[in-house]
Amino acid sequence: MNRKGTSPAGLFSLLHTANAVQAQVESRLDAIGLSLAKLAALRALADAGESLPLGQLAGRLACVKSNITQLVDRLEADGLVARQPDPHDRRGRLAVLTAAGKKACRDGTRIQQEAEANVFGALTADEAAALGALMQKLAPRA
Amino acid sequence: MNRKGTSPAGLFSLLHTANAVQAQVESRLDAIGLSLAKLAALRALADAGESLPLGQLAGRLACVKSNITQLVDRLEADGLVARQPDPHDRRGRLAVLTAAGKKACRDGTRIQQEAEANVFGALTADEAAALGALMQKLAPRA
DNA sequence: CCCTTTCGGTTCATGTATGAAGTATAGCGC
DNA sequence: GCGCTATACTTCATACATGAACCGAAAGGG
Repeated sequence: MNRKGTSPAGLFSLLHTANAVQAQVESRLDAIGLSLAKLAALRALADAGESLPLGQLAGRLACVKSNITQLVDRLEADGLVARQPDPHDRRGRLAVLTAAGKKACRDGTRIQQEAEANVFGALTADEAAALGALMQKLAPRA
Repeated sequence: MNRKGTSPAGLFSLLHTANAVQAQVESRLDAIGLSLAKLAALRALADAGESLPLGQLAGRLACVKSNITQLVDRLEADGLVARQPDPHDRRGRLAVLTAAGKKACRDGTRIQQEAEANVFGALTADEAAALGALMQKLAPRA
């Protein structure tokens, strides 16, 4: 009867593990001054061909627009992206990757993949597949 | 060839699912003005017999002390806990559950368990067990 | 064409988390 | 008992996330 609080496969187990894994990866990204949030934004831009209106960036990162305003502020301060006027819509602003931003994206992606391989390397291929399936099942439309 | 970015059982899958599940539970707790952070603190106090020095609370919640200072500030503003001087150490302050805090803890715990059952109800018992095992394996000493 | 609505971004208030620095007290060695 | 170090908490700066309120610009109806 060793059940003191945290249930076996419960909420806290999931959240704790996610936090621990995230912290692991972030600590490595820290070496090049990136966070996962920043890297995700850089990757979204790179995947979209170097630039996106801020609202679409918010869409891709699945977060609210005010978050993007701040995140891009920080990325701009880091010199990794720049805001440019949107030629097709005078309301809009484009976030554009700078040269440094492209490099940071490449480096950060490499580091992230290494860290990820490291963490998930504890799992067999079957286990990794099972994990993916479980995540799918828990989060409607992930 | 539908692999556009997110790898099958990767980091983002885990983090996204954890976030989604957390948001699900938090949205229900919101009905009684609690967050998971606040509930976790209340539960830690309840489990410890109604009161704890702030530092120990930080230990139990696995976070830094400055976070507890602020969290207890908010709980105090909500009237759920009170700070009391520690009779054994003039440096210390005890966080003590108020009557309202005890009630909020009971209600919040019930809501959290319902929400949790709801979310994890999508899994069979075997799947839940497998999830627990995977989380264990990913997070050293969770 | 103007008016209203809608859309894109920013700003502000707030919650949660971290880490560095500061203050007060405790406790130890001598 | 003095002084040094370690501990308990707070404060401040920062990062990341949300939602509400706001403004300038686009777009549609009359």
